[in-house]
Amino acid sequence: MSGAKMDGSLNKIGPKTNPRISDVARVAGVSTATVSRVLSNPSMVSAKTRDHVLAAVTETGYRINLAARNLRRRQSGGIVVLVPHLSNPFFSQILSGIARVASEAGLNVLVADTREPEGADRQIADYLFNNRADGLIVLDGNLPESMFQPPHNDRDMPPVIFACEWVEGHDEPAVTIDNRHGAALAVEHLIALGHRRIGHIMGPRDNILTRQRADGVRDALSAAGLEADQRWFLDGDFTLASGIAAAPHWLALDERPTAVFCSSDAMACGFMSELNRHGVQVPGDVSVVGFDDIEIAAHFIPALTTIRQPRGAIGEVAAGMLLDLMRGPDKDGKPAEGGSRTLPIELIVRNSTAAPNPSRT
Amino acid sequence: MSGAKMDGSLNKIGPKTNPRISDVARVAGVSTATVSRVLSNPSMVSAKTRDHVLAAVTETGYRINLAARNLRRRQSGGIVVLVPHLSNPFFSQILSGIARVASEAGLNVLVADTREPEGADRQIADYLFNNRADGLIVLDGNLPESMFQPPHNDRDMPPVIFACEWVEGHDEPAVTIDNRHGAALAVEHLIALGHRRIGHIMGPRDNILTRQRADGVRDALSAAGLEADQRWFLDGDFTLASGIAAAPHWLALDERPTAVFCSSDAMACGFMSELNRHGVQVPGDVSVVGFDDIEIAAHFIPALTTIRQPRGAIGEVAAGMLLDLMRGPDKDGKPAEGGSRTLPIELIVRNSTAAPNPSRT
DNA sequence: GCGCTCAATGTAATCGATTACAAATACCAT
DNA sequence: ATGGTATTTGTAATCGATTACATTGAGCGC
Repeated sequence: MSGAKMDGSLNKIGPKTNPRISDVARVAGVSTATVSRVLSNPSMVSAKTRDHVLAAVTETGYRINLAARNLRRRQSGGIVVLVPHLSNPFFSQILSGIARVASEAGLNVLVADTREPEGADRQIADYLFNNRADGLIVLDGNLPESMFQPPHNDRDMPPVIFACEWVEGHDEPAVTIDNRHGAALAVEHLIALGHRRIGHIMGPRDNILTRQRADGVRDALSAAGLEADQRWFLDGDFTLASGIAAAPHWLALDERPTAVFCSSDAMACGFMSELNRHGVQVPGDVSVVGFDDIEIAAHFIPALTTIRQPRGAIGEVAAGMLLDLMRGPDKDGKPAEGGSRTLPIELIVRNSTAAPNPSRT
Repeated sequence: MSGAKMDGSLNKIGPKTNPRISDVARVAGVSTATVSRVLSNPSMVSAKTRDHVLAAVTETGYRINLAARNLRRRQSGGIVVLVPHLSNPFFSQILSGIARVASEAGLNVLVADTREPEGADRQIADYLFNNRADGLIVLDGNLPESMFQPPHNDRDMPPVIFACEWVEGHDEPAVTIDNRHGAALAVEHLIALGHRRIGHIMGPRDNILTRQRADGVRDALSAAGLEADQRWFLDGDFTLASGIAAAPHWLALDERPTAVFCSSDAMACGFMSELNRHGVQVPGDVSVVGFDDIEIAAHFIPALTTIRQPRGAIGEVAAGMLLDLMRGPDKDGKPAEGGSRTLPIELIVRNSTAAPNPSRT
């Protein structure tokens, strides 16, 4: 009687605690070391034992405890992605690309919005130096330089990859596109249509992409012997709202450009939307080109001519490079590729561009 | 001389290992237990020692090792969010709301796309039962029932909150809006404008939101004594592409509705975009109402009349409820609020709706 | 059969924090 | 002074996997 009771309470009704590696080891008749090796370095174990262990794993329903592994391996098991404005649809595809390769490697992906008002800086430093991340992908080129110096003297920092944007003066590897060339492509398209007065809605003043794309605009204009009138370069910040804000400035110009190249699709949409409210037709009265090729671009009214960035690929490549860096210098001493990569872009012609209306030229 | 050298090599150039809790303890002249208490339960420690410890923390630049804490506390320090289609801009604001309250609580947020082709099911189960998450927010109501039963008998599962959508037959708490009422609001608006033939582009057939919103449409129609012609209920799946696909079906109808209520803004945009390609004017030839109020809605051409969902709030409330659940039954035995919550919605009237054109009615 | 190498496995220390329990101290009422 | 309670702090076990090192045994050349 008391024996049965003891038996029951000890073996069957035990507090349903998850199986540990030692449970698997017991079932398989091996040591915990062997189980661990089967799970993370199978080639070290003979095929026969491996099968036993695997069988024991499924029998017990064992799932590894990541906190324990991470503690022992002195890692965090995650990477963080620093995004300016999480709600910007431009980033979603990049994130999805990152997530694809990271999850393949068993890594968690943490996303932090660098423009959140709530003490963003402190929080990001937290991610950086709080053992939360084994690696970092930065999509925001306007972070303070200081953020990449550890606050306490010689603490080590996880590897960093920049993507899309980057902080100048840093030699961290980056995954980018040729922004200057992309902008030139857009403007060349407008020139080919016959436009002679071409405006440009720019990104934020202090942004690296803004400068590069504006340079591309000037390249194309001067190659065609056209003037780059400074009054036709309007301010923006990549957001839809700033495209709206640019419209009245364009409307107020003495001699309006017959075409406008916007440094982001969001601005192009905002710009066209506001022009429409004022009765200005695209492309009848003005042609508009965007940059990015976000999903809505193809379905805006009119469908937006734009420069396509391979956003999924950017994310995948960035994550892949980060993984290389995290694995550290290869066994052969090969320093794990320090280089940056530039991915190809493409001009997508849709309905927002046309030859200039002769009556208004 | 040699003393100076020893000093230097021993103290300064030591292998730059991060400080541990014991280093802080030594500097502060207390035990590790006390340091730990200052960090996670300050009220247990006298003010004087607390100050000493805090000073030692900043002096050493100590940062807690989360893997160690998580291991000891038997938690993972994160929550996962299950999203259908990460790239859908509808979700970004919800995620941002979730992230806001989660990061306040020091929790990582992991996002998984349930519609990724790559063995999504296995991966999600991994998140669920692999000690990766202390809690779960599900934004996808079409997950297989089985996903919420642990595969191995009595393993315990983290608490779950549904948001927006939910799986029927489950009694997990949910954060939702009144979809039926929202749809009714939209249709009532159209009726008030004078429309008598009103169509509806629906979400996926097996989706709970689809059914509720379709019911709302019928409510409003029958309250006005109007017919709910089944041929005017067109299929869709919430995506922009499906809105495009619905357009030819609407065009092919014998007696076209003069107004269409779309069950998502994305579909409304796609629908309008495709109508535009066919020379159909909105709202001149047909009025369109959306649902969600995503960012582009206000700036589409024409600006879209829609039902606004408080997306940030949905995320925040869901995360808050999840935190309550994770903290478990309160000390007083109060079972941590099992209830669901319904957040308010709002009709936003813009330019995509107008009175029906008399010449076509 | 001897000694050697190599492969497969086991033993036990370790990662760094948390917390049950114990010990010390202070304060108070009797 | 004595015992009792409340507060503060310390000691040491513990969370669950990984891995350096030790051990065993098989295979092989002579």
